[in-house]
Amino acid sequence: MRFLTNEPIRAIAHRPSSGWRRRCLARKPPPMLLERYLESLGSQAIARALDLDGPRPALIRPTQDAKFGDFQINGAMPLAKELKKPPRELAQPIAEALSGIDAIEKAEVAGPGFVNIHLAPAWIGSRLTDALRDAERDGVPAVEQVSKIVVDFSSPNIAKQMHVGHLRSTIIGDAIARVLSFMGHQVIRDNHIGDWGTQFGLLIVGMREWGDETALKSNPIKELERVYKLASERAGEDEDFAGRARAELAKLQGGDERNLELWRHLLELSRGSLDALYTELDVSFDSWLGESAYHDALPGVVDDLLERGIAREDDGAVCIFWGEIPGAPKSLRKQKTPFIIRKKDGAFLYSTTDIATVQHRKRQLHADRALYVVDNRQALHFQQLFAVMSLLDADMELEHIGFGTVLGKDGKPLRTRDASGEVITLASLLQEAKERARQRIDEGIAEGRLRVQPEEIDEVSRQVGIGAVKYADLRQNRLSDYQFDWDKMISFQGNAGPYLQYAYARCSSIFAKGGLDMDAISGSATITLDTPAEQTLGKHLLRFADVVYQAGATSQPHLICEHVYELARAFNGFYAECPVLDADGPSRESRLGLTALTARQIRRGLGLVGIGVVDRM
RNA sequence: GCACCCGUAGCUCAGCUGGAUAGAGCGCCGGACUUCGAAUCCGUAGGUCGAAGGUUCGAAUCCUUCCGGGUGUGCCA
Repeated sequence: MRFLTNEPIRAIAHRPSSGWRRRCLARKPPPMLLERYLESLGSQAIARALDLDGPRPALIRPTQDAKFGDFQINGAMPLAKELKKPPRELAQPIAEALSGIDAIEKAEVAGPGFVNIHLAPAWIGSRLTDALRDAERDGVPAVEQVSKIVVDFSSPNIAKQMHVGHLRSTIIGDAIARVLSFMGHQVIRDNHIGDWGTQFGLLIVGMREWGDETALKSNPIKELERVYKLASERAGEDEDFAGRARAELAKLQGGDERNLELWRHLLELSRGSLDALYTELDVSFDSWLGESAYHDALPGVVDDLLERGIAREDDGAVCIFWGEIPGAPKSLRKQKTPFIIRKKDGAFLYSTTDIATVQHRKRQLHADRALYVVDNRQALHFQQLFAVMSLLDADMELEHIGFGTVLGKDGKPLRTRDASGEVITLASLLQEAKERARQRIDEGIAEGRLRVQPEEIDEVSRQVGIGAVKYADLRQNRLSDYQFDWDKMISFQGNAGPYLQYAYARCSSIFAKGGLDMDAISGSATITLDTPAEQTLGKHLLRFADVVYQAGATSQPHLICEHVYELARAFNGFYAECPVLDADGPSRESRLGLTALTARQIRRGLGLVGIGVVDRM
């Protein structure tokens, strides 16, 4: 498992290192993404206008303010020194070189030497019409080079309840897997469950001592946790008990049939509870290769590292000392902490299992990359793991997708078990979310504002409640710490999940009211952008593919959340200003097309981060 | 000790591959439901981007130092 046991969750807030950023940027997006296209237009224009021997970066950036147009070329200013001319003087011919391109309505020099680009509404309209026709991909190109990528996420410990802390790995990992998969990569979602560690010795002894078969059947994880708690407390104060637990673990790992049978039983029961949670969250896995799956490979891993002279024995344990390895990363060399791969009692560790896991992913699965969606606190572990794999020539791209810690409302790390004994389990969080959503819906129906049919209430409560929880987490930079707050987590107003779902329901409602079919409109409508509100909406729609690619390249689902939020805002603005059903002729058709594309993009965008939509709410 | 991370509006957070006047939500104050759904929209107020230097035509963003906070680090995962 990838969560620390019996430890409060502690605060850490990592930002990507510059190396991390560089790697993300090095991965090239395919052609025809908007910014990439403009960048190429811009750099050609620079070379042509200034009569340079080769292309220079145009440094295309979206403008901060619509009054500066849609994009700006910043590339003239860095050339000023080299060419010994004032930047505005360089910008002028660049702007002129951009005339006559159908994507660009006008390009003009501004400020100290920017070239502001205003996209042509007709060109935007035609691209949006293309996207509207593309029911399969909504205009998002598939990657040219497909990678096989393992996403290792969620990874709960079998014996314990999932609490709010586990939510992050589960939904961030799920979102990343969905995005990469949509981009066209071959994704393997792997749940590396903790099913083989020290806790099973305690559980085996504990179950035989205090186990309650009836309780185990009705709520397996709760019962396992109760027993585990008792056993782990007892082990702390009773050396004889602890010894028995270690012995039972050794027997289990040695293949003792009686212990294996109990182990399988516990596993199966836990698995049932986990499945229920994953179903609720709409998260699935391709494999559940937990720690136990790699057990047989561990001795070989250690022997191999010893033979190669990478590891050596010290005080009975087998360790890798970074200071003794010439090619090791500098920060590890300085740190002097060894990577221990076998304890002095002969047992293997998390580190050993992880090495075997990478080898399996390379040799058996032939994966190109593996992403580990795991709490930031384990950054050092992964740094060491990746360094070992590089010494072993694993030839795989390995990346730790860290995320911040869950904090309590007081800003301090949230404990899985605090003094008052209060535990926020994932199950209770989701239940509360659904109940609050339902209460809100009941109020709305009573006041005559909402149009939810009685038979739809359960499903709508679920989508709204769970969606709110997921969005609250996913909408922020995953590296930031996460402050848990019921009200914020289950917020129904402002930048929150229901806002986006509501915008979708509004789109849907227009089609329902007009007795129209969204798919039929998608196949026939031509989008033109006449009013400012339509243009604003259209420009947001145009950015979707770029956002998906950037989210995929940097493993940052919050970029998609942000985009969908901005899109919903733009749509609500359009909705307030532009009648759709009452518009005339081509304008009506175009607005229906815009509405359909907006609906699809909201649905697709939310779908990429694992959040559902409903037609009425 | 060593390594890593964080400090942006009253609160919660974006922005950090350097680019123009630092953006959202919540909260506050004020408007908009006879008009495709008010879980909505429009507007006002609110900031020496922890501090000081440096690099640069240009710094919230890069570098250095300092202040404040956090995490990891020899036999858990």
